Amino acid sequence: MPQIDHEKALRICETVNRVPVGKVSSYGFIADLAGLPGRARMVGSALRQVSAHQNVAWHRIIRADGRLAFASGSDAAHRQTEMLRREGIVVVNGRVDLTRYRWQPELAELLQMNY
DNA sequence: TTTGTGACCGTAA
DNA sequence: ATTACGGCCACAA
Repeated sequence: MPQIDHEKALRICETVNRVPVGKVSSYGFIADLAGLPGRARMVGSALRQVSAHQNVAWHRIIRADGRLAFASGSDAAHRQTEMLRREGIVVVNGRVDLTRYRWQPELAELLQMNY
Protein backbone atom coordinates (compact mmCIF):
# COMPACT_ATOMS: atom_id res chain seq x y z
CA MET A 1 0.00 0.00 0.00
CA PRO A 2 1.96 2.97 -1.31
CA GLN A 3 1.36 6.11 0.71
CA ILE A 4 0.96 9.14 -1.52
CA ASP A 5 2.43 12.45 -0.44
CA HIS A 6 -0.17 14.26 1.66
CA GLU A 7 0.03 17.47 -0.32
CA LYS A 8 -0.57 15.70 -3.64
CA ALA A 9 -3.35 13.60 -2.15
CA LEU A 10 -5.05 16.74 -0.93
CA ARG A 11 -4.78 18.38 -4.33
CA ILE A 12 -6.19 15.27 -5.97
CA CYS A 13 -9.13 15.21 -3.57
CA GLU A 14 -9.92 18.84 -4.25
CA THR A 15 -9.94 18.12 -7.96
CA VAL A 16 -12.14 15.06 -7.56
CA ASN A 17 -14.65 17.09 -5.61
CA ARG A 18 -15.11 19.45 -8.55
CA VAL A 19 -16.94 16.68 -10.42
CA PRO A 20 -20.63 17.55 -10.06
CA VAL A 21 -23.32 15.22 -8.75
CA GLY A 22 -24.70 13.07 -11.56
CA LYS A 23 -21.46 13.17 -13.57
CA VAL A 24 -18.33 11.02 -13.73
CA SER A 25 -14.70 11.58 -14.66
CA SER A 26 -11.62 9.43 -15.17
CA TYR A 27 -8.44 8.88 -13.18
CA GLY A 28 -6.38 10.27 -16.02
CA PHE A 29 -8.41 13.43 -16.46
CA ILE A 30 -8.34 14.16 -12.74
CA ALA A 31 -4.57 13.68 -12.79
CA ASP A 32 -4.27 16.20 -15.61
CA LEU A 33 -6.44 18.77 -13.83
CA ALA A 34 -4.50 18.26 -10.61
CA GLY A 35 -1.28 19.15 -12.38
CA LEU A 36 -0.06 15.56 -12.49
CA PRO A 37 -0.26 14.65 -16.18
CA GLY A 38 0.30 10.98 -16.95
CA ARG A 39 -0.11 9.91 -13.36
CA ALA A 40 -3.56 8.32 -13.43
CA ARG A 41 -2.40 5.50 -11.20
CA MET A 42 -1.44 7.94 -8.54
CA VAL A 43 -5.00 9.23 -8.41
CA GLY A 44 -6.19 5.71 -7.68
CA SER A 45 -3.59 5.26 -4.97
CA ALA A 46 -4.52 8.58 -3.39
CA LEU A 47 -8.22 7.76 -3.33
CA ARG A 48 -7.52 4.39 -1.81
CA GLN A 49 -5.59 5.81 1.09
CA VAL A 50 -8.04 8.64 1.67
CA SER A 51 -11.58 7.58 0.73
CA ALA A 52 -12.09 5.70 3.98
CA HIS A 53 -11.71 8.65 6.33
CA GLN A 54 -12.16 11.75 4.19
CA ASN A 55 -15.10 13.38 2.49
CA VAL A 56 -14.27 12.64 -1.13
CA ALA A 57 -16.51 11.85 -4.11
CA TRP A 58 -14.33 8.86 -5.04
CA HIS A 59 -17.29 7.00 -6.58
CA ARG A 60 -17.54 9.53 -9.43
CA ILE A 61 -14.12 8.49 -10.73
CA ILE A 62 -14.04 5.58 -13.18
CA ARG A 63 -11.79 4.30 -15.97
CA ALA A 64 -11.36 6.27 -19.15
CA ASP A 65 -13.37 3.71 -21.12
CA GLY A 66 -16.40 3.98 -18.85
CA ARG A 67 -15.91 0.84 -16.77
CA LEU A 68 -15.67 0.90 -13.00
CA ALA A 69 -12.15 0.33 -11.75
CA PHE A 70 -13.24 -2.41 -9.37
CA ALA A 71 -13.79 -5.98 -10.52
CA SER A 72 -17.47 -6.49 -11.29
CA GLY A 73 -19.08 -8.52 -8.56
CA SER A 74 -16.78 -7.22 -5.85
CA ASP A 75 -18.18 -5.50 -2.77
CA ALA A 76 -16.50 -2.26 -3.74
CA ALA A 77 -18.04 -2.37 -7.20
CA HIS A 78 -21.49 -2.87 -5.73
CA ARG A 79 -21.03 0.02 -3.30
CA GLN A 80 -19.89 2.31 -6.10
CA THR A 81 -22.72 1.24 -8.37
CA GLU A 82 -25.26 1.97 -5.65
CA MET A 83 -23.81 5.41 -4.96
CA LEU A 84 -23.80 6.31 -8.64
CA ARG A 85 -27.39 5.17 -9.14
CA ARG A 86 -28.38 7.23 -6.13
CA GLU A 87 -27.22 10.23 -8.18
CA GLY A 88 -29.21 9.19 -11.21
CA ILE A 89 -26.37 7.59 -13.13
CA VAL A 90 -27.27 4.42 -15.01
CA VAL A 91 -24.77 1.61 -14.50
CA VAL A 92 -25.04 -1.52 -16.67
CA ASN A 93 -22.64 -4.43 -16.25
CA GLY A 94 -20.21 -2.29 -14.32
CA ARG A 95 -20.18 0.28 -17.09
CA VAL A 96 -21.34 3.88 -17.51
CA ASP A 97 -22.34 5.56 -20.79
CA LEU A 98 -19.76 8.31 -21.08
CA THR A 99 -21.61 10.14 -23.85
CA ARG A 100 -24.28 10.85 -21.26
CA TYR A 101 -22.48 11.18 -17.92
CA ARG A 102 -18.92 12.34 -18.59
CA TRP A 103 -18.09 15.63 -16.92
CA GLN A 104 -17.00 18.23 -19.48
CA PRO A 105 -15.89 21.32 -17.57
CA GLU A 106 -16.21 24.72 -19.19
CA LEU A 107 -13.21 26.95 -19.72
CA ALA A 108 -14.16 29.23 -16.86
CA GLU A 109 -14.41 26.18 -14.63
CA LEU A 110 -10.95 25.03 -15.65
CA LEU A 111 -9.43 28.42 -14.92
CA GLN A 112 -10.73 28.52 -11.36
CA MET A 113 -7.68 26.63 -10.10
CA ASN A 114 -4.62 28.54 -11.35
CA TYR A 115 -4.03 31.26 -8.78
C1' DT B 1 20.16 0.23 -5.82
C1' DT B 2 16.91 -2.92 -7.90
C1' DT B 3 12.47 -4.90 -8.14
C1' DG B 4 7.60 -5.41 -7.71
C1' DT B 5 3.16 -3.29 -7.36
C1' DG B 6 -0.93 -0.68 -8.36
C1' DA B 7 -9.02 1.79 -7.83
C1' DC B 8 -4.65 3.62 -14.99
C1' DC B 9 -4.15 4.70 -20.28
C1' DG B 10 -3.58 4.40 -25.30
C1' DT B 11 -2.57 1.62 -29.10
C1' DA B 12 -2.57 -2.52 -31.77
C1' DA B 13 -3.68 -7.13 -32.90
C1' DA C 1 -15.53 -7.75 -27.66
C1' DT C 2 -10.74 -9.33 -25.48
C1' DT C 3 -5.88 -9.66 -24.72
C1' DA C 4 -1.23 -7.90 -24.77
C1' DC C 5 2.25 -4.41 -24.26
C1' DG C 6 4.64 -0.54 -23.08
C1' DG C 7 4.41 3.68 -20.67
C1' DC C 8 3.55 5.94 -16.49
C1' DC C 9 5.65 7.10 -11.42
C1' DA C 10 5.77 7.03 -6.26
C1' DC C 11 6.51 3.82 -2.80
C1' DA C 12 7.70 -0.17 -0.17
C1' DA C 13 10.75 -4.03 0.67
